[in-house]
Amino acid sequence: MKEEEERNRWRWWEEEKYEKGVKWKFLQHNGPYFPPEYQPLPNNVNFYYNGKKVKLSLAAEEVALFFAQMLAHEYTTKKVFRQNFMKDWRKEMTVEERSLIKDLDKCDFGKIHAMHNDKVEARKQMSKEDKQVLKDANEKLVTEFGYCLLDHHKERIGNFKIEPPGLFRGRGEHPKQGMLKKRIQPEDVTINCSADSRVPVPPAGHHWKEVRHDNAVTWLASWSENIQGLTKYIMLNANSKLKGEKDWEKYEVARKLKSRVDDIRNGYLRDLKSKQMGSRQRAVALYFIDKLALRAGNEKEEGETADTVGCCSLRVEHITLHEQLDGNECVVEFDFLGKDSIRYYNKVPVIKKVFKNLKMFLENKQPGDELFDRLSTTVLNKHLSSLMPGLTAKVFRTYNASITLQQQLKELTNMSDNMSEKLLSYNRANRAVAILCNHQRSPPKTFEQSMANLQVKIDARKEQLALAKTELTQAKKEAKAKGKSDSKLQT
DNA sequence: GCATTTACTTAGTAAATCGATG
DNA sequence: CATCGATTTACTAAGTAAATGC
Repeated sequence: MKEEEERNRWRWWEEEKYEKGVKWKFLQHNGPYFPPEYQPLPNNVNFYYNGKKVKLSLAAEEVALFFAQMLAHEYTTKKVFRQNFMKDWRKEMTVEERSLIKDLDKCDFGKIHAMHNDKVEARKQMSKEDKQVLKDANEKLVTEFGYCLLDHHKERIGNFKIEPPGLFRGRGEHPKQGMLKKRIQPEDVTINCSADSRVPVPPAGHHWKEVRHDNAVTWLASWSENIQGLTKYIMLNANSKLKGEKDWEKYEVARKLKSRVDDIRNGYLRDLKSKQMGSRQRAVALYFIDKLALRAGNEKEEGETADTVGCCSLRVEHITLHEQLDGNECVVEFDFLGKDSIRYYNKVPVIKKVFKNLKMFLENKQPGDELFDRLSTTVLNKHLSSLMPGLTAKVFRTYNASITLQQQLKELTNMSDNMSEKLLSYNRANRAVAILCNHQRSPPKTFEQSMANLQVKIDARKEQLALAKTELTQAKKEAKAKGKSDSKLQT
């Protein structure tokens, strides 16, 4: 498989470009792979309501299993999650079930949860051979559904599987967490391929929602998701021509910004004292986006998503101004939830003009009011693209991340370094970028245990050390005593 | 030398950006 | 101007390989 992919790699960047907007001329694939149908619980695994065994209908049982599987997860203790789950679960119930099952606290999924745990455990304990069987089956799926033909080159599809049904897990305080993500049928799926290709065959007894031939887009299939009504897509993976070319272009724009950034910075520094309030807000926002690598911050519909913000959507409550802090002047303290509800906390000294403007923007506003009330991402990006074609707010993040990596690599590495030293520098350089971009991951659940293990080791070593020390002093004493006696002997 | 732990990789999918559309 | 479609970005969890412990 690996060698085949190697052989199939071609220098796509040397190929001629299509006319604007055309993404491909030929596209053929086998459609998405659908998750297997629900398998009912065995008869000896039961759900209990109010202490009494209740045999659930197939639809209700499937959703109950979704919840039972997550029982160990913190999600299932959250009020919003439980409410949303209950509401959607009840929709799947029969009339009788619905009249009986009204209180989640009276539901006992213990047996179902135990069965699930056993399954997970059994999977872990599987023999090498059985694991290989599973692996082979998966490989077969990849061979069948994992590739497409795009302009006569075989390309790997990034996500060829239809997302299975389950309970929606938003990130942060998502108002829709726990809602039922419904099973997708072929009838929900739109296929995109070229007119002269072999159209994928839907699963037996089913038909596609639509088959279209739109070569202005890169997706192979799409469907609408029931939680937020967004469209989901089947697309190529990151090392395909389509994605790679786009990525290349992205960095080209960032490189272009490198050559123009001095002018652009002077521009927004000038705008800090503009007569127009809108221009001043734009200038301060740009200052943040450039200096702190903040995201643009589109406005979001309230109640549909977690309450997160970016630069343009910052509210008064998200910043605190300090004339003086830790020996610095004009410090802005940021504290807000960004993308994925990741907290951004930073205390940044800013130039006087920015500080003054901020004070002005805050005048007569409530904590919940927008900091930049005369600014939107649309306005900001319009302005940026007038300064340089292709320039948008996110380009600053790409540019600043890239230039930071470049600078750090230069600073940290020496020509004479060996491989592991270079790797260390590379990792350190990347860490600097991660700090700039506020990239972080939550510690894994095993973290605490690992730390405890380490502490045990540390303690053991300390004990060893202490023991060795006493032994050392003891040995010294003895040596001294012996030396004295030796010297005595000598004379 | 096998079992357990840790580190790294990949899959899965949610959540952003941003231009187009009505 | 609000909504939507397409695409990128980014997290988490699962899976796998490497390292370490017994």
